Amino acid sequence: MLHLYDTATREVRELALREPGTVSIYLCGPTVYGPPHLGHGRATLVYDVLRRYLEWSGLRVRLVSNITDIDDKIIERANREQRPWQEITTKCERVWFDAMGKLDVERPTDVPHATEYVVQMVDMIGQLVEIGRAYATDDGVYLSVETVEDYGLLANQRLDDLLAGGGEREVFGAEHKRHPADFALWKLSKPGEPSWPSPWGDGRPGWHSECVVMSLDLLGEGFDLHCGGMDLKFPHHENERAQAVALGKRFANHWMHNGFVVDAEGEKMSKSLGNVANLLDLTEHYDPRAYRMLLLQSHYRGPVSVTQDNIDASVKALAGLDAFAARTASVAPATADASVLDAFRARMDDDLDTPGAMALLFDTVRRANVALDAAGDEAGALVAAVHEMCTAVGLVLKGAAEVPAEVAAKAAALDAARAAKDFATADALRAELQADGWTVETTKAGTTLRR
RNA sequence: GGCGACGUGGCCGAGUGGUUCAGGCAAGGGCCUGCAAAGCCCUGUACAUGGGUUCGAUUCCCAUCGUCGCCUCCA
Repeated sequence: MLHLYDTATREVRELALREPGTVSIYLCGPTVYGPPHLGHGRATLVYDVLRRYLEWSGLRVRLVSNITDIDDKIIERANREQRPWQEITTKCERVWFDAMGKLDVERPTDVPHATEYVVQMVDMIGQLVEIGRAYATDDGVYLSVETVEDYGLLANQRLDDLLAGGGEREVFGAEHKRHPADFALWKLSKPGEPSWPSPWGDGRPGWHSECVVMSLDLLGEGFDLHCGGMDLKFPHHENERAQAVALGKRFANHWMHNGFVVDAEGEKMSKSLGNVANLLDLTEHYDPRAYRMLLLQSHYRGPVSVTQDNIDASVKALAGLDAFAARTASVAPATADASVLDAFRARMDDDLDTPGAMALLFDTVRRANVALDAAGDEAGALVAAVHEMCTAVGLVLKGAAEVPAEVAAKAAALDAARAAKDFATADALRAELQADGWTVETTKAGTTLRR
């Protein structure tokens, strides 16, 4: 069974399932106010690999991933551009799923929107106020973190230490709050801002409430896994958890966080630094599979630097796998080699050791090629194992391509010329095909073409 | 100030107390090929620095240097 690092306990431990055979996962989705960046891509790819692996393992996965479609940044942009905020959220969400589609990221089983859950959020906030864990001020409602005994669990910091540093930083809303770390559950709206009714006045929910309400509604108490990027660990996930704990609810059983995308200098890439490399650019200029490959060859918890060289290397690695897929397209179906798949599972189950799994994949490809060269019997099982592993991590290999008739005719002419030892004609035909963008492989068995 | 991560061969990137061991990319040599491509084989005395523990450390401990992250924008 899968073992994963748990941020809450700071150890790799078995992912215990509340319900045998089914995995319930909550993934913090995007705030839709701009184009997705590389970090978004990493997070969704990491959890897509996780999801596919679990499904490949025979488990039923329910993956809930929200869309935050009401937020200060959305309002700011709407004001700046003098557009209705819904226009921005609708468009950004479409762009988001388009990009995810290009990356072969499966759509979550559930995609709840914050704006669909405002009534439930108001209800939850009301309960928190009622039991004295939250309080209203003249600008909103805040959760009192001092009433949450283990606040700071995910951040691995005590409440005092959380506030010790950061010298010059201003504490947001300090004048209204009882404790500097208290966070907004409800923000009263200014005139002209989107708002919903509440007992404390018209306003909008704070960022951290939606995930609590939606995860508990769709997945229920004590769901298996809550995940997202490292930067969500604190304050977002800490504050989600604080609300659930304050309500006396069992929340996520296991917490998983992926590492950052960093730039060439090793610094975190984020919107606030202004060095955003856009995910849309990446999928436009490169084979989108290259990003998945790059991430698979790194561990999900470490930093990854997405550079030209790294992407190029992944593209090349992929080309080798594609060539293998083309070469083996006609290999008779066989049962996948069990020892290879066992080794694969062992690596994946060890905190999603995808680099180890990829090493095994490449080794298996090489072994299969050797077997094919020798016309050995074991080739089929190895080929099948390669395809199984690719499926498990969501890698789609491009085998022999669909070839237009006139191109196929050229390939046939090329074979005929070679058979007739008319190498000048053969070379000319090959050059033509290559100039047309085809990868041409002439073998004794005939010419194969790939894009 | 508090908490944490990391420094590996030309590059990327895993991993481990002790004969060969990742893997990918790149490079050199060879086999195959009409020539290529693809594939296969071989090659390169890596583990930030200084101590310590040990029969033995890249792997454990301590220190130093360096890089980075979080401490209410953030995947």
